[in-house]
Amino acid sequence: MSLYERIKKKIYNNLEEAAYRARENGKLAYDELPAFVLEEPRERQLGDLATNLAMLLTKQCKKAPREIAEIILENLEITDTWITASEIAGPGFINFRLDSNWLTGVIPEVLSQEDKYGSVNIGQGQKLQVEFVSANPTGLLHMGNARGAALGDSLAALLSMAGYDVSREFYINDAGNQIHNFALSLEARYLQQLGHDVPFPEAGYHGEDLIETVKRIIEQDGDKYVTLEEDFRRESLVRQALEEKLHDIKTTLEDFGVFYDVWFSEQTLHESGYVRDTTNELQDKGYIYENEGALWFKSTLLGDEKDEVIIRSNGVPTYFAADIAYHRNKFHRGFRKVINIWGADHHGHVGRLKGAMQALGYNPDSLQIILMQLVRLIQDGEVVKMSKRSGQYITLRELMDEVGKDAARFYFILRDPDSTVEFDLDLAKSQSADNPVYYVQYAHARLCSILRQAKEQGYETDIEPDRNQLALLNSNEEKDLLKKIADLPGEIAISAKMAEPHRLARYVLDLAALFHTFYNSQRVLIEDTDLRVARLGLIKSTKQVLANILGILGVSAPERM
RNA sequence: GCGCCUGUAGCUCAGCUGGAUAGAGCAUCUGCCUUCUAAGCAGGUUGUCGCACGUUCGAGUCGUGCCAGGCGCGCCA
Repeated sequence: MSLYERIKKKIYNNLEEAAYRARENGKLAYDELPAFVLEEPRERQLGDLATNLAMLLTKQCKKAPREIAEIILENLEITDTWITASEIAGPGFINFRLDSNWLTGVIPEVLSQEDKYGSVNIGQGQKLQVEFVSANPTGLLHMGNARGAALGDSLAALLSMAGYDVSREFYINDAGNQIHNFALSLEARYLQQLGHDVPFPEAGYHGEDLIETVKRIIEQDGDKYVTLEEDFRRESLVRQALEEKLHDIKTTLEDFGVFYDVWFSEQTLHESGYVRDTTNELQDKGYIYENEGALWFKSTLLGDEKDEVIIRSNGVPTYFAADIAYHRNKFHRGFRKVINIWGADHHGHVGRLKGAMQALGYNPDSLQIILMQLVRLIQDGEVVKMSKRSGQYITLRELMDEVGKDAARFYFILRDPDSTVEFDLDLAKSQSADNPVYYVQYAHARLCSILRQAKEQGYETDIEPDRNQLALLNSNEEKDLLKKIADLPGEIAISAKMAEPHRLARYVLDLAALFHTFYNSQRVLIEDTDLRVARLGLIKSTKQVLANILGILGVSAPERM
């Protein structure tokens, strides 16, 4: 637990005790102590910490909030809390002022924990999986995938910082109908390239990249598939195309800073009989019935609106069947918690899949599905319908080429997954210099520059400031910076708990702003040795925290800009 | 028609289990570089938090009903 959390917890506990004591001595009458908060007030002038405890007790105690606050203060023990003053303010807040050195202890913590600073252990080493992107290997990665990649990767990093044993996984949809369509599309392109006049399938994939793919196949193997039997021809083309597409997806994601632990093939679930086994288990448990030659899953038994076909009347399992098997497999592999990042267009599927997990005996809450609203592409002021089938989309590769990895990742991670993002590539290009990511990176580069200059000027930068030196950090700018730094473990905890990495993007922006303010008001490289040592400690801590968070967000922390 | 998401400053968006005077960036206006990076800082301007009721000490936050936009409601994935 960090220093900041320890102090807060101590005061929190003392407040609880004060309330209990007041009940014992008859000053307050209530049944249950409400869940109150102890947090920093909005305005610095109000104090260092504030609680709403008194206001929450009004109903039960039938007293005015300020009167209750009075009673609590009378019963509050303040030794070892750093509290130097308390006052009742506004509608009934209790504000505390703390000894001005209460925060400086965070500096030695950051300097000793280095890249571990900010870690919390709410995960307790539990195995957790984040599955994200899982784009169909029938085309290139687009903007929606970019958002999913930025979100999923940062979430995974955040959760490992919060003490989970995290695995990143990509589910390869290399089976089913779409692969059949993919095969037909490839076949048509292949034959067309070789001069045959064949129609392009209605439901085919129109992307230009497919033509490139068959061109490469022709370069290598010529026209040898033309005379092959249809099935063999399609299979050969698909096998090569899939390999190429997957390789492309993998390297594109790696360039985007995303590395997976596991690439999981849907096909293997069919081949191993796992899909069939899973279906049988559902059948044994009474969740399957037959209608019009197909097998249906009784989702309605588990609160869903309609039942769902799991095995078609032609005997072929649906995507849903494979998905159930896949998620059953995840739990078999020992993951205690499984998080999926899906596009909002799949939300109808959430209830059914959770229902299926429940039917199989798993806790449906162990499967968390984060729905991310779609990215809408704007061109010439118009919304463009993006789809792999139409071939109309901006690729992740183009995005990186145009605006850069850091700006692109920050752009997405700054936003709540629930918000619909409009993306205008031309606008993004023209505004890429205004991207807030540079504001943060600039802060990091500035910090590095100070440390460089310190060395050039012959100052020792590795000495750790002692308690007396740290006590010199008492300006508002320094204290604000210290508070923000001290806040990090709590910020990690709540972001992880809520699975919302975008909070950290906000945090790091705030931290950069506080540093820039400090930078413009006070100098680090000064004659006064004690103050200089203390400030060097402060800026080394700031730099460490910036780097830690940027690392989670997958954004680089440059030494110079 | 039903379900889910969204509606906050001119634009893009934050706002934790309800809390004090609703915030940030961009844009715009005014100052600040002979001192550690001006990709910066300080300050000004900008709001019926979609609308209306309700719940309570207190609502951007919770409830209900409307309005607007997005997505979904296949033996597609």
